[in-house]
Amino acid sequence: MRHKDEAKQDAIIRATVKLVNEIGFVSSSVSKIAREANVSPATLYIYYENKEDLLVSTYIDIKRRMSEAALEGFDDGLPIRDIIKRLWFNLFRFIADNPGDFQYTEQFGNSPYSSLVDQSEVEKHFAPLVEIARRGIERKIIKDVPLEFLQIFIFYPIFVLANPRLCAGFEGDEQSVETAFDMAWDAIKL
Amino acid sequence: MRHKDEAKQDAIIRATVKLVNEIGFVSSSVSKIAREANVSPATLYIYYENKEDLLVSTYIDIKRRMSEAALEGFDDGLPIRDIIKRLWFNLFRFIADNPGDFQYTEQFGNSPYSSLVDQSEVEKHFAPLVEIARRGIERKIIKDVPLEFLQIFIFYPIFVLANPRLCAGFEGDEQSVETAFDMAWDAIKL
Amino acid sequence: MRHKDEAKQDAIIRATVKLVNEIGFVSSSVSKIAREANVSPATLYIYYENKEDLLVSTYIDIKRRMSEAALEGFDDGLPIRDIIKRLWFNLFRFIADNPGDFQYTEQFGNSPYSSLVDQSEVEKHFAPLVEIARRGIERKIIKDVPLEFLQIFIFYPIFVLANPRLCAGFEGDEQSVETAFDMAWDAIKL
Amino acid sequence: MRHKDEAKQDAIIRATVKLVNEIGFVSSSVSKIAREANVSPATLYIYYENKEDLLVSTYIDIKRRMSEAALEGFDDGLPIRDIIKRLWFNLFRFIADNPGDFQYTEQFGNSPYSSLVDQSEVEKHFAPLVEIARRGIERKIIKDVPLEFLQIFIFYPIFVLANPRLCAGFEGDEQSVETAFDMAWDAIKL
DNA sequence: GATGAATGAGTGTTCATTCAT
DNA sequence: CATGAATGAACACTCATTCAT
Repeated sequence: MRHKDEAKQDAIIRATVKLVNEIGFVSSSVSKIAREANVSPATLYIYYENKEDLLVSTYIDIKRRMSEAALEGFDDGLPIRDIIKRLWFNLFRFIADNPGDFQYTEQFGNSPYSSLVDQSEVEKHFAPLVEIARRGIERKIIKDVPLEFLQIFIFYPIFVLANPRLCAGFEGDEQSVETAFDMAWDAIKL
Repeated sequence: MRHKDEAKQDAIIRATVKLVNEIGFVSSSVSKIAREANVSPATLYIYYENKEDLLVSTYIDIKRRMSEAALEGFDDGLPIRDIIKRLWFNLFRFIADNPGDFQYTEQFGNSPYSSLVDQSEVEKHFAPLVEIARRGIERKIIKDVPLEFLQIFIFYPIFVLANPRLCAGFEGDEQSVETAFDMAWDAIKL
Repeated sequence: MRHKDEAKQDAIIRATVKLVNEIGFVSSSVSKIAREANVSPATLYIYYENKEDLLVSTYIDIKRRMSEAALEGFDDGLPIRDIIKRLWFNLFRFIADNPGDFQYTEQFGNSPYSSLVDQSEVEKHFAPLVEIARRGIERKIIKDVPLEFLQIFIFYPIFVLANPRLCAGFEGDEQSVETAFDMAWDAIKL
Repeated sequence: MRHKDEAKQDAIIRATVKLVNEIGFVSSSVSKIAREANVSPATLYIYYENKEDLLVSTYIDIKRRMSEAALEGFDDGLPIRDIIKRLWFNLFRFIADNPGDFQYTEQFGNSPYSSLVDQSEVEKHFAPLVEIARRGIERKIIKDVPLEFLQIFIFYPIFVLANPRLCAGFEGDEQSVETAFDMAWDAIKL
């Protein structure tokens, strides 16, 4: 028997991300993805149960890599501001280095498939940060507001800035990222 | 396009918004929208060039009403912080009163149709605010950062908070909105 | 607007019966039926909800016409043997005149769609006969056995004889039909 | 074809019969049969030329065992009625003991594959019975009608009665089988 | 202006079969 | 001998759009 061709699976994932970025989630049909990956539509069903499985798996995989990158060098001992700043820059770096992957997650989040993913499962990777936020509130460094509010002012500005659809002009240079971080920090700091 | 039967056109728009909210952008086919509006699919093509035209027009229409609501009671003479705070609360009121309309714009923004809209056309309604921002920077009340940065910390937090998909728990009570505004203001103020 | 083309609906039904007879139920796909009827596959869905609806409707229609034919000239006042004999000949005449229709019902009965039809709904047309059977038993003309047994020896021989797949050689001439009826009557008479 | 691993071939046949009974002829795909038999789809093509060959072979195999069972204890010396009655009860016993095998033949008989089987090949097992029929006619015990007519009134009632789709209520108890046989005998006896 | 009928092109998915190991 | 990977062709069905009235 033949053995599963990992190059083929990779090609499918790459084709998926590429197509979703180019023509959007809705138009990215199974047959188009298959053609892009130089594979028969039927082959795709060897590697994934169905379209949903393909899209969700790809999403979860990217999110995992993204959170790993975000938490890289996480050091509990540093001052809270430094921890968050590190996260902020890590995320920017990841998005700058993998714009396609990032854009895929953005598109996925607004697709009907989004509701199939247990969001808490994805967010659990950020558990250490939740701990940090709590500590910051306790020590009166961070405003005593619901966690969602903190998330909104820390994470979403990053995503908006990095999303070329929403911020076409933004280049992501070191200086601008620093500026944006200062604003975010001002929003949440006490 | 202007046509005789405005009631019919209204029915089509209402049906579009309703369906998109109920079953999503992807599943909202022309014939379903027509059925919901008690109209023939062919009739729809009398009022709109094609599906794209229908969806885009509906989007622009909502955005127009939204910016009108946001700028209601705009008073150039007030302190900058008060102007922005008024805007902030106006937006919340509109979203709370027209959740379907708001959700439509969110869905639209992430659909492939989004790129067909000249975003500057939509944003021109906020021209007075741009003026205010510029004045705030000049008077050293607001940080001297690109306009996009200010927008990100003022507008996006509102949209995120109001989007039930992103912030399921948020109720939009007066107190929470005030808290969120304080954070936003801290982000942009000098 | 165009009005529904009855010729088109007829063409679809005829194509369905023809194809099922020629290539069987399984191979009779929607697109093949559409092609045979000189119609787009999509058109078929204007006249029928789905494939199941098409096949079941066609079946029920044929069964209705068949039972009408079978009961033609039904006269409660005649001797029981004459009533049944008349039915027997009526059925043969219908099958001989509409071999395709008959074969369709045979194929349908063994298709997976068969279970979707409420069989009692189809058999209710034969209610008068059930009454006759009951009377025959009462008057000690017919054997006192379950109704199914009577049905088996009256109806099924007809279907088998008329089915070219099962009885290729049988021509259905008057004399043979008479002979077969005599056997059936001997089976059920007391 | 004869091959080394007869256990494997047996597993394939059993899986075929089981699946056809559970999910029907149409849904019984090669890969599902292979999975049920714990075998690769490719393996199946070592034992059988193609799907058709598999299904037809399985059918012929069952028919062979069925006719063997039917003719068990066949004794040329007995009275004709007793010979046929014995056959009648033998068949019922086989069907009651092997409902899956019987149902498979019923399904097969109405599938498009049915036409691929030389029916005379299957019926040759019943050659002794044909001889008996001929003798019965000669001795004026049985009606002088075409052989098919006799077959119809002897065999088909059995199949109908035993087919749960056609006779859901029938239990196959000794008494009922006896009753049915009496009817059949009345039909063919002079 | 308004309509329901009509359609070719597309959807996600499964199929019987063959390939390479 | 035996396998799982691989596939083109087909499946039932829906789509945005146009046609004829």
